[in-house]
Amino acid sequence: MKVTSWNVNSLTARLPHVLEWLAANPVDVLCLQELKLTDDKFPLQALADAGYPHCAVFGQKTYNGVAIISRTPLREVVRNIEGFEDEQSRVIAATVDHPQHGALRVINGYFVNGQEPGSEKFSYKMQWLQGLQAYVASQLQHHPRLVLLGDFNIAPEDRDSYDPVGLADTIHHTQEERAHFQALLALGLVDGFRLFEHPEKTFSWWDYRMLGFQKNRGLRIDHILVSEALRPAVTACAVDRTPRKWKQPSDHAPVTVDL
DNA sequence: ATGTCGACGAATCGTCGA
Repeated sequence: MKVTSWNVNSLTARLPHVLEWLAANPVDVLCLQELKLTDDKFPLQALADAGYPHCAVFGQKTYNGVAIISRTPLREVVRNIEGFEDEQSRVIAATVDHPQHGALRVINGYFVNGQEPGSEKFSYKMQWLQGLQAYVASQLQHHPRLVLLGDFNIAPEDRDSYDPVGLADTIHHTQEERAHFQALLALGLVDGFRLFEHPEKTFSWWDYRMLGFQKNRGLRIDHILVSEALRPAVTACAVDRTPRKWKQPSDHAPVTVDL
């Protein structure tokens, strides 16, 4: 069973890429972030035609917005973080029923960017992460087979950044953010990507500016964390750089786990 | 500081967020 996370930076702009990618990579579940559209604009028909008739959507105009797109039915959909009031559409959870693999709880998040340490947005990021942590802890109690995935906006370690020295203590790289990432792991999750060998400097995001992708000036900020119960079932987890090379790409590449 | 995008409003560019 394959589950993918992809920040598409506007589904309106990226729908052709999503459809092309799905045609070449017929994963079971695709989790999207940064839809930048309202629910009424979500392309349900195009995705159904592509073989994904089951969608849980939590949209927002201009900013944020997340969705879970599935070949098989979704149930128990929860929008945003239980117990954390938030005006922004950043989290959607659902249980995926799969005929061979059984039920899987999926929590898809577009984590707060945080802009700059010390800013108001950064303190919102910290509060949001605290709320998420409590929520995931609770979800794990009810759903031992769980994945937490999405655009975390955190580079967990120095090796997840193209310039860990020059960017030390800047956004995505701070100790506070990294401590929150570790706290999520401490709930009983493991970074799927690190279960396998990868080339050095494997990233999931590259700035549009300054030829970031061409120079591989990137960060690994898109993650798939899997619960301990699922860990033995994980056979692969990788970033697909291919669509980042297409014309008018998202600045993020999709990450897929096989379990 | 910032060379790129995408969305938005009220433009046909300036601003914001990433």
